[in-house]
This record gives sequence, C-alpha cells and structure tokens, in this order.
Amino acid sequence: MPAPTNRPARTRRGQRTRAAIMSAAAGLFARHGYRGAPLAAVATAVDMTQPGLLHHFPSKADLLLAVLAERDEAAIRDMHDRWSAGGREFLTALSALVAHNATTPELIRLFTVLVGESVTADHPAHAFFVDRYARLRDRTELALRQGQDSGEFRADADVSAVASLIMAVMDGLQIQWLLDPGMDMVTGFATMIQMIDGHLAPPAG
Amino acid sequence: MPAPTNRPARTRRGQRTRAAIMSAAAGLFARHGYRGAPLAAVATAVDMTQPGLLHHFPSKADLLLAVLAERDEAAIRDMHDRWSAGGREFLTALSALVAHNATTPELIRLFTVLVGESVTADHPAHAFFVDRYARLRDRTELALRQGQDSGEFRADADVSAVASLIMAVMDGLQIQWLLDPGMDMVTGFATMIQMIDGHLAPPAG
DNA sequence: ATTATCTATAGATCTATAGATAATGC
DNA sequence: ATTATCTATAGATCTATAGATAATGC
Repeated sequence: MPAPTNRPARTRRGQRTRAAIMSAAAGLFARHGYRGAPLAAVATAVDMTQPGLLHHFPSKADLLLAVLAERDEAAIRDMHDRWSAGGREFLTALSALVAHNATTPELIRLFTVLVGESVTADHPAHAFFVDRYARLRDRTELALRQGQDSGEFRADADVSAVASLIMAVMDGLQIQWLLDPGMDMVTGFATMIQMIDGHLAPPAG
Repeated sequence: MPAPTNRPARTRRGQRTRAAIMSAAAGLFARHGYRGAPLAAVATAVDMTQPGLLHHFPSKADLLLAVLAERDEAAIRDMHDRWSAGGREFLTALSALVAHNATTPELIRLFTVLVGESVTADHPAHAFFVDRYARLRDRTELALRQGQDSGEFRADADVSAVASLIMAVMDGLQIQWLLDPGMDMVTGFATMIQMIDGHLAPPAG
C-alpha cells in the first residue's frame, strides 16, 4: 500500500491543463464577470471544447470557486509577512501592499469585479466573500489592536471601525479605478493612511 | 396648436403601469442584480406577461437605465440642499446623508449591487456609472475646496484625494453591509468624517 | 382610433450529460 | 487501463418580435 490516501487521479498533463483553464478563467471573469463569461469562452482560450473543459471541473461554479480559492491563497501567502506586523508598521505595510497591488491590476480587477457581482445572496461566490471579508476584517482589527497594546495607538480609538474603513477604502478606490482607469489609487490610499495615523496617534506624542 | 412638442403618447393608466414596472424592477435588480433578474420576474411582480411589459420599455437595458435615471434624479433632488453647503458644514451634511441612507436600505442596495455588477466595461449600466461617479466626485471636491477658500480647511490639503476617499468609503462600507447586514455603517462613517475633519483642520486652530 | 395586453413563438445562449474516440502513462 | 478530449445534443433560460384581442379615452 503506497499510502494513496487521496489518489492523485490526475496526471501531470491534467494538472497543467487545469492550471491553464484556471488562468484563462481568471482573466475572463476579471474582464466580464462570472455571468458575463461563458464557459465556452474559457475553453476556447485554452484551445479546447467546452465539454472537454468540464472534464476537469464538475461545473462552472466549481471552476469559479477553485479560481478564487487559489488566488486568495496566493494573495495571503504573498502578504503573510505584512500581516504579522502590528501598529504603525502595519499601516506602512498596507501602503506598500496597495502600491504592490497597483502592479498587478489583473488580480485586483478579478477580486473587485467578483465581489461586486456577488454582493447578491444568490451568487455562487457570495458565501466565499462573506467568509473572506470576515477573515480580513478580523486580521486587520487584530493588527490595529496590537498597536494599542504596545502604546503606539491611543487606547480609546475605535479600531473596529478603523478596520472596516481601511477595507472599505481599498474596495471603493478599486471601483473608482475600474470606472476610470486614469485615477490614482496609490496617492488616495496614502492620504488615507496619513489620516488614520493622525487619528490613532496617542494624545501625548 | 396646443404646443405638443413632445407628444404624451402615454395615457394616465400607461404612466401608472410604467411606474409600477420601474418600482418592481428596482426591487428585483437590487436583490438579484440586472443579470440575475429575468424580465419575466419583473412582469410577474406587476401581474403582467413579459411581452406586455415590453410594450412600455423597448428593451430590458432601457428599463434598467430608466430605473437608474429616475432613482438618481430622486437621490440628487433629495440631497440638493446638502450639497450646496461647503467646508465643515458639508462634512456634517454627509454624516446626515449616510444616517438617512441607512433608513432606505432598498435604495442603497440597488445602487451598490448595480455599480458592482457594472464595473465591467460590457455591462449596460457601465457608462451610466462612469458618468455618475465623475459627477459626484467633482461635486464633492468642489464642496471641500469651498472649505479651503473660506479658511476652514488648510490650503495645502489634497482635497481631490479626500473627495475620492469619501466616495470610496461609502461604497466600501455598503459592500460590507451587503455581505454582513449586521455591520454598522453609520458609526464607521462617523469615524471617517472625524478623521477627515482632523486631517483638514488648519494648523492654527 | 389608440393604447394596452395577451398568446405563440422564433432565435439566441448557455450549462451539463452521454457516449465515442484519441492520447498517455504504469 | 486510465485519462483526456471530442461530437452531438438535451434541456433550461431568456429576450424580443409578430400578430391577435381586449380595454380605454377623445
């Protein structure tokens, strides 16, 4: 028994195809949304027929969730070190994150388009985003609370509200950027961080 | 000549039906999005067949744009006096606006769901929102600039960035609210206004 | 007479399944 | 032998049009 607890069941070639499909799907979902991008378009993008694609994913919704899970993991891994910081260092890391994001517009577009589409309860990615936002909000709040514990931030600040605002601004600026690609997200966010820094500064300093 | 420059062509009854259709459409678009709400569902909501509905609107996209135009006008009329204020008075008016919005969740939902769905360039409401956002941003920036001119706000502040942030926060908080109806938008926004007020305060005061 | 609504349906789209064939890897 | 892919197609949806009938308003 070669310990095949979870049988691979996928050949190397299959893995490559799967990855190619997910990459093409990410691009098309980002540009047209989930509902606006037919499976056949994804299949064509990887030189395949639509039923051929469904050999690798049981349904279109499964493909969507696979793409989201993968990109989400990658994003979290990418910024794992940033989140470990707390207090003002965290705020600096956030600015760096937004600057970094500006270099990967495809990824931002994917998440902004899909969260926008899935705010309605009947969207297949709705539960995913409910969970994702709760998670991100908690982490953000925790990082701010660390700043309070260390005395960097004033203890009476409403870090829960600030955590929501940070996430809100990131989403909102991204919407504006999608509606007007000329707008500058980085400067806007830098101003936000500056305001938060001032708001959280202890009365003494 | 009774000056029929634009012929009514619509009877009183027709007007009523039209209004009923738009109201039902607003509710269904808000809950399921434009793509998620079939015309037949709107028709059923007003006890009508789907082709019957299309007698009043040439196409589904026309219905959507009619709903948006009407609600947008109503929203603007509703806050016309708020926008005429500048400086700190404007910031106060914004808080009141958000508090007021919290009492009409249906309307917020409609705009948030539809802007979310229409960030992709191929959505029928994309151009509408591009225009709407440019307009709202300009008005917001103007109101802040008035505060600078009167000396209430420091002259070296980046009011353009702050205008973007105000709109971003409103959108972002609404997304969070749709994903978690338990979240409190009003407190979050109040904190934001407080931060902006501190940021824009002149060094002397 | 004109407007409003209905029935019937064309025509486009899109997902998913069935079953056959081709390619690949132990 | 198993995995990957294709052809063919069922079946569901959805918008919009054609043409007939019902209701309404000068």
